[in-house]
Amino acid sequence: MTKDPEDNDAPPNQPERFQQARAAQAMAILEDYAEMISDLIEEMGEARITDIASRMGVTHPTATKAVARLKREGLAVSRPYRGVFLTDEGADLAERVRARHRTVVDLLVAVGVPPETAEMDAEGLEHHVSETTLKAFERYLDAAAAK
Amino acid sequence: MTKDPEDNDAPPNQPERFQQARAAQAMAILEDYAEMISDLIEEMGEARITDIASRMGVTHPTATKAVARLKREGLAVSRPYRGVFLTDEGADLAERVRARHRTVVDLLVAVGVPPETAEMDAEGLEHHVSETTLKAFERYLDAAAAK
DNA sequence: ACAAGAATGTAGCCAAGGCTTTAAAAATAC
DNA sequence: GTATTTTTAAAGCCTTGGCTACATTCTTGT
Ligand SMILES: [Mn+2]
Ligand SMILES: [Mn+2]
Ligand SMILES: [Mn+2]
Ligand SMILES: [Mn+2]
Repeated sequence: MTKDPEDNDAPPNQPERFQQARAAQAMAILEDYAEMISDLIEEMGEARITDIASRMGVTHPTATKAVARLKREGLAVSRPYRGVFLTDEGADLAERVRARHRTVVDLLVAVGVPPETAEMDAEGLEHHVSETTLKAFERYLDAAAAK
Repeated sequence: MTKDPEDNDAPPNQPERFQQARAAQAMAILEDYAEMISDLIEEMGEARITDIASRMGVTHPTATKAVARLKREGLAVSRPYRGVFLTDEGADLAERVRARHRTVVDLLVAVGVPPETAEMDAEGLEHHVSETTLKAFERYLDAAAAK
């Protein structure tokens, strides 16, 4: 069943696929923290390091580092011992991420995934859903709604 | 619109969701390399470091490190200057990963995502699809096939 | 007002996964 | 059979994202 070593069935864009997946992953933490900070400000009026850390399931120094990266990238601002706030750009990102998260969960449920599981999986999946795919999901959900 | 700081709308299992996403991500590279090594052996009779690297879109020292980790985890074996081979466990993983990858692509396409985009996104998405979700995808595809 | 507790900051460790550079070995061409 | 090219190996650097341990600063209760 082994083929001739000469031929090569690999899709020519395979490296790009992996590179794309790695790029998406590099954004994932930024996205989750931005969304979380936005959630906390909405729910509790401010986003404190302790709360961010506890909801993300990490220790507080890890949360501090992530916030430092958000600040470095111009997505958040904060001063020592005060809460964390999002810049306009950060708030914008958070909003897009939140909407995408919802769409992903909705699509999973629409396709038969149990809601609990949908929420679980969406947390990782969302970061790899491209604009094109997101649009397709929305069309599918619209069509299903207008059933 | 700001709520009372007392209350807390966060789902109680939110930390677990993020931890689960991180755990899935930690497996992602192992999974992709196992699948790739399996592909190369099928297509070309052997999996050489150079070919692994070029298909993964990384430099060869990076591929060497990844293979070292696969070996450390008992998924692959290799000797200097010979190709890389999968253990039974590694081959098993590769087969599951390959099947899951196909299912994810198929579901995306079934839901209206263009095939090219489906292939792109699946490379990242697949690693976050749980068993439960995968089963749901299969049921959906079966139902659609028997439309 | 101040002591105790909670929150935050800081330093430093680790593993993973990228990279470049240099060296050795193998394969190929002549 | 030797020289050149290709492949592999090895060393070492960097960033990210986890962690623990310790120090500092707020906040709160009395
Ligand atoms: Mn997420
Ligand atoms: Mn999310
Ligand atoms: Mn993949
Ligand atoms: Mn794959």
